[in-house]
Amino acid sequence: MSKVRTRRQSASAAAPQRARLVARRTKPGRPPKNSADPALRERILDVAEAQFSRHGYDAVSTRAVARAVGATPAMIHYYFNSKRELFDAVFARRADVINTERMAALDAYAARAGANVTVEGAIAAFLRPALAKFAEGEGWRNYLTLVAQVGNKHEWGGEVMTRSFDPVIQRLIAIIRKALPGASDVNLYWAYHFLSGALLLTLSETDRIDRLSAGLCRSVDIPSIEPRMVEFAAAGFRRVCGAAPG
Amino acid sequence: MSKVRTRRQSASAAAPQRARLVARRTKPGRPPKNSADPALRERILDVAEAQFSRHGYDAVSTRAVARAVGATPAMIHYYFNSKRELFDAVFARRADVINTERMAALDAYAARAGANVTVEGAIAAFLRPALAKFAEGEGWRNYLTLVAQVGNKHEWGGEVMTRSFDPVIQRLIAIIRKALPGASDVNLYWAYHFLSGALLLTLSETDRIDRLSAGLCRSVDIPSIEPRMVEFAAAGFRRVCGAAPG
DNA sequence: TCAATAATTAATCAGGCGATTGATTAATAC
DNA sequence: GTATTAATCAATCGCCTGATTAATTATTGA
Repeated sequence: MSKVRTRRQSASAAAPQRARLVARRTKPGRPPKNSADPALRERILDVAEAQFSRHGYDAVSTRAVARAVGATPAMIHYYFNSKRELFDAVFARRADVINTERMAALDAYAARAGANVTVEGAIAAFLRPALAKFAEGEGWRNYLTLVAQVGNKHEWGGEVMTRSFDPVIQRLIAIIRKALPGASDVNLYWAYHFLSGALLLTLSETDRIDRLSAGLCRSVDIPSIEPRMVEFAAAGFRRVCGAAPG
Repeated sequence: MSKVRTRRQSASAAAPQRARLVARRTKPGRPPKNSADPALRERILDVAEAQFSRHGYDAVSTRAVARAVGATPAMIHYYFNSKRELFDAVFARRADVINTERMAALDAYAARAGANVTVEGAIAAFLRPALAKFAEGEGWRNYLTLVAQVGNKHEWGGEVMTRSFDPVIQRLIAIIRKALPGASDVNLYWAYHFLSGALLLTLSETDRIDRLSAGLCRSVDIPSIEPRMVEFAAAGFRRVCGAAPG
């Protein structure tokens, strides 16, 4: 990691302007090895992930991330080069993990079920890794909330999602296609689209359903959600794709 | 509309700084009546709606809105008081229209169907106004995209949605409850949540499905979407709410 | 030992932001 | 005809933003 760049130096330099309000931790220079704080890079990713997921990309400033992590803005420029690259790093960090897991779950299901694949089984295999991670802890919950937010965003949201998740989705559809012979691709894609919307809204953690149901349903209650989402989507797939109901 | 506020005046005033790059339209002062541009207020709402829906609240500056509309930032302060109030005005402008229409459609359906209400009928009545408006033209499309974006947003997104749309949703659920006697509220609310996610993603106009399906499905193709979404959701409701399939 | 390199801070740059004021001009009300 | 009110612009305030540099310090490797 080295930076070379040449440019002018202002040379004005008047007014040293000290008077620091909140105690900065160290003096300039590389910190001694036992001054704690290993893996600052990772901590930056953690708080960026949390802030992006809570407030959205545009509402988060790199300075706010730096402040929350107890570092200077320059450290973010040092490890990542720009705000956008910081975001991409956040997004990429967990993408491989979950993609690998999902693909493995789908493959395992397809192998296990053989010719007896069902829509329910395929959808469950597709959803379980994501929902399990969501339930697992704060880091993954923040990440998936972020994914959900990006999924509904214009600009570069679409590309990012496509690049990251399309292969797994195509695998899911291929398996469902075997369970619903005769289903047209158009119908399969639309049905997946609806499932995707249901999943994204569920992961997005607005307290929408909590309010709507006056507390009867809780948006973080994965054990309640998973079987219902599987059944809802499977029934929808069957109907839209023209299979006999039941 | 009057403004009273007292504060200091800087009195520095040096450097008049002219040299305007893009020709400003008029001199200061109220424009003469036939100088075109009636209803500037409405035009501000239009471009704010378009920009908010395309880039999201945080990525849009009031200055950018002013620029696009050919006015000064002060005009936005004049008609609306702050960025947030501008947003609220955008959101509120069409909310009543669509809410009234949706509620009327649900009432009409309930009256028409009497004791023979079906899940399909209720969902169709709920969806049709929104999807029809979406297909109708750019203004409504922008608005509904904005709604979808807000629906997946944290911060104040949840409240805004709740305040605007809960009554209609409760009416929908009440009708479906009649079509599915014995369904528990928990199941009804979760099923609605999934339907809501499918709708929001569809309205959000990311070109997600277009890419995924390699152009086979088009996200703006309402005539294709409507019957499929109705069937998908109705089948899901039946299944989750424990009715016999079919 | 000493040069290279890694990790940090302070300071700054140029520009954008939301908001507000005061002056200015036309329309309207009395 | 004059006072009030409506609608506009130019100018600015104070603050925040992303990005970058130079200096500084510790570690590492030859």
